[in-house]
Amino acid sequence: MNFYEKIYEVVSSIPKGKVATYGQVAFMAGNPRAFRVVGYALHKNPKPGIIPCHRVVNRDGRLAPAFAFGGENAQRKLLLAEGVKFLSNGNVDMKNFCVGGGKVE
DNA sequence: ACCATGACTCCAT
DNA sequence: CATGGAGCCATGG
Repeated sequence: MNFYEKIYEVVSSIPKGKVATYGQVAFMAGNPRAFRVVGYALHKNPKPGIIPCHRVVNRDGRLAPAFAFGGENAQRKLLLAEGVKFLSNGNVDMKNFCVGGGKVE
């Protein structure tokens, strides 16, 4: 579906060293309420290696509970490699790494 | 077209 | 603060 394509495109468009929430991706995809579909699309991940799913986190900036790359640990490592820092609680530093600076526009 | 599912999110308890 | 239930959207059977 074009929607999925859009999602992949948006996710692939996430700048390195930054992360985006499902809601953010959904919004950029054209449907601010399709965050569910975003997760669904990424879950299927028809284009492994092309879609940096590790840059997509939930609203809390926390990693997906069922990450498929090898565990949340792997995602954390990937993000750290991108330059993304994590908080003591294990959440991504959305305030400085979430697309848009984590500000609600 | 309807029902069921899902890496989500929000509200209530 | 943690858990549970309901809402919303697109896809698949």
